[in-house]
Amino acid sequence: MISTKGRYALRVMIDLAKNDNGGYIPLKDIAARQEISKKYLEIVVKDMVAGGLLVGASGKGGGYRLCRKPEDYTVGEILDLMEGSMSCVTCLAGGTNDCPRKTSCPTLPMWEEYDRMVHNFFYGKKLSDLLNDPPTV
Amino acid sequence: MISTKGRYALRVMIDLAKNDNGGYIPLKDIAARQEISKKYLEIVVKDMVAGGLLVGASGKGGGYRLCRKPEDYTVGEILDLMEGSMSCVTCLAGGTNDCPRKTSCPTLPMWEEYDRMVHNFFYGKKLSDLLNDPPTV
DNA sequence: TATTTACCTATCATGTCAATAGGTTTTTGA
DNA sequence: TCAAAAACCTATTGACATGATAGGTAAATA
Repeated sequence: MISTKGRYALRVMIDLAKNDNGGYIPLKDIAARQEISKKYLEIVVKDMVAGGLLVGASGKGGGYRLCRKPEDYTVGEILDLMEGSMSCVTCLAGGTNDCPRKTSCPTLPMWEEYDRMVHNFFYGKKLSDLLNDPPTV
Repeated sequence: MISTKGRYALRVMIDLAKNDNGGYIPLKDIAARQEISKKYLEIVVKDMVAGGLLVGASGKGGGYRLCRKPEDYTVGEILDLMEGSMSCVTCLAGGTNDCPRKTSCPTLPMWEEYDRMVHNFFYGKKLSDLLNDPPTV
């Protein structure tokens, strides 16, 4: 399950891309547009800056902005950064699988296949793919 | 993330299929083979019986057994039953999406596409697909 | 009829999630 | 020059889910 951190991060990225004016955009504006608590967003964007997704500038006239073009971000890297691990089972979450059953586990191949599929799905989507208005259903 | 409930349920199903002797298999044996606390497994199999995956029989000589052939179970229905919801975002978890942003949400189509992909993946796998020994890597 | 088994209710410890709170530093623009 | 605006920092909270334990009751058979 994708947590609010990942979903909010994505919304911040989209908001920044759509409201790009060449300068910095204060978090207050993003929070207001997205109707998300500014305080909570502070935590989210902090991680995003640390992870190299955004650049922040303090002081009057400051705020945040993207540091790449929207087509140069993948949804996968954003979610990976915010969610910690996107693996579906704990055995595959850490770098090394130290499960004592791994050589005989009849379900492991399926989990691995699933993880590959999910990875390909999200790394195949760019931030720019999310900038068009959704289809009216 | 798939919880232990879903993973243990799958292991119980596989254990029952592999050790099928036509009769009932006591939980004690399954717990010993799978090295899972029998007490905790009781909770898991209770849900499995309630969900129609297994049949239980009390008393001496009792235990559990599958009520269908392994090829007539999909991994998807097992996980859906045990995990409650397999949706990746809360907006899609309950039956109805009552998110106030749903008509304008730029990410919703992606989540829906993702959910469809995951559903197809797990409902395309049968229990019988998990009965062969995994490839030695 | 004693043993084996499923079945039932309750409780617990831990951890994560989502959010709040209050403060400090940095920078600009009036 | 200095006050306002903004990022940035540390700590704390409440709610909830997870994974598990504990002790007991009912059912069925060998």
